[in-house]
Amino acid sequence: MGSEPTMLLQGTLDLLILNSLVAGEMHGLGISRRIQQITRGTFVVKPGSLFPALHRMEDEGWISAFWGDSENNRRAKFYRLTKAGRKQLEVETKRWDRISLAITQALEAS
Amino acid sequence: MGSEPTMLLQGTLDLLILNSLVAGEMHGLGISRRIQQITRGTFVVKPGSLFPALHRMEDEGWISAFWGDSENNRRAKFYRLTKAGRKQLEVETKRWDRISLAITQALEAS
DNA sequence: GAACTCCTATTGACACTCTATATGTGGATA
DNA sequence: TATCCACATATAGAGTGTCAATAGGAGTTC
Repeated sequence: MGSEPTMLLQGTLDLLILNSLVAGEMHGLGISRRIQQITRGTFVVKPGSLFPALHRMEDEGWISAFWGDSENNRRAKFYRLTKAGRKQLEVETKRWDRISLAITQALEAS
Repeated sequence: MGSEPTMLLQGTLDLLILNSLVAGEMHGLGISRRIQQITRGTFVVKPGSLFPALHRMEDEGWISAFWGDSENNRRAKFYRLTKAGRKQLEVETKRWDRISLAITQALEAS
């Protein structure tokens, strides 16, 4: 599947992407950088993971895309949270809390 | 892939199995029940997920298996943590802590 | 105009989990 | 003793998500 430092938990990528877009619209690599930053390097999302996820999420209607210019004057596709995306972020955040708690407690019970 | 209540995060199943075996040797369905119990019903591991995982982990050398009789006097395959399994549990626990912390902090930063 | 960086994108492989199904056996009940 | 249910292991087949590797266009710099 992939070697240690990069490997993500299934479903976690969406959550991180949605969450990073709360700060405002961003282009793909910007999102990638933000995730790396905000998780202090724990998660490194490479293009082969990022773009399929973005396209999938656009299909789901959680994010919308439009072309624009990046900070460096390059053409870039920007992504923005939709209303449904905000809702989804809420759903997935709750899901994460529930799962995270369950596992942590399970591990402590030893 | 699967609907909400049961769905696991990738890589989490191994961790839960290893952890449940700390309590002592157990047969397959026993492990399944214990996971459900210890996570308060958050995770329900069905046979189709459990057994492939057990076989995989046996191949990896993290658990060892032997036939015996269950509480109900039925033939059952019991699993036990190996030394390598204990080590792996430690590794995966650390991994979980790291990931869990990173995501939680990322979510809080909004 | 050559080299370099930024940015999006795709492909092919692979691992994990899920649903569904199969098989065998012990115990209970009629 | 025939039937049925619960226990227990097992596999097939499908779907999905992530990864490594790679490609290519478009500015920027020298």
